Amino acid sequence: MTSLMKTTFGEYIRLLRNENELTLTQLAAKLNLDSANLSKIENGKRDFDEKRLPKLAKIFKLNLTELRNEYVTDQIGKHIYETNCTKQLLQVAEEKAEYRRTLNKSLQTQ
Amino acid sequence: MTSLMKTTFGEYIRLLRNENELTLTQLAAKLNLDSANLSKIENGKRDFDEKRLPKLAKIFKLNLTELRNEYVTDQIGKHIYETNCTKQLLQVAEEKAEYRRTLNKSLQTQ
DNA sequence: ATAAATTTGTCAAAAAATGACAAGTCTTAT
DNA sequence: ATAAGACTTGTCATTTTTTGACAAATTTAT
Repeated sequence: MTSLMKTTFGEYIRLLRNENELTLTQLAAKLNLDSANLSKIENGKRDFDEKRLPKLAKIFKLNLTELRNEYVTDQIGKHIYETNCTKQLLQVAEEKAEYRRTLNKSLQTQ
Repeated sequence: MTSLMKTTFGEYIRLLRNENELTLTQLAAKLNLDSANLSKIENGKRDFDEKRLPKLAKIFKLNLTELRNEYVTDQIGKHIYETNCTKQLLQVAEEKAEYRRTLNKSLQTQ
């Protein structure tokens, strides 16, 4: 795993866009998206739609798996933030995820 | 913090309901809910609606804050599970949550 | 001052979550 | 065996949320 950004996904997109010297309008077009809405995404006022990740990866020649990690950690980070979930509670959440995994495993054996 | 359940929230409700010897119909009525839908909630086929947490706490005389912790950890656990988020990535997610907190702080000072 | 780039507001359309109800299964008591 | 109660499943209309689209600001650079 390469180091992931400690920024929001929106800020990350803006970073990529600036590095590649694209305007909102230009990038939005490549993403099949309205430039006004891309602006909102970059400013954290809307979410980037997961189904556009492959397109985004292609545009900036990024590894899709890593980009998805960037996305997933942003989404969960947002969830943690919005619910005021402490580290202690996050530990519990992780255990519950583990529990769901075992539930799923036992389903598959049957 | 008292120990939280390593079960889904639906299973937890079922536990509470059984301990108190209520039928689905009885509990559903108290929750202003259709018994069929409560069944789905207990079986993990629908989500419990957060706005009913106060009612649920009252019915079973539970501490609302702890119940909310139970709920939040279930939701985030589900999110972790559904996105196949590893422990390593979860650590990144937590850092991003922290980043959002600092963003918010600096917004408030201005 | 002008033009391009970005931001913000609004609203209709699409998608997802919820409520409601009918019909089914399973269990238990008679 | 069957009737009654408890629970499950499927479906669909309604509500809520998310998204797409466009107009109208505001900001930035020249």
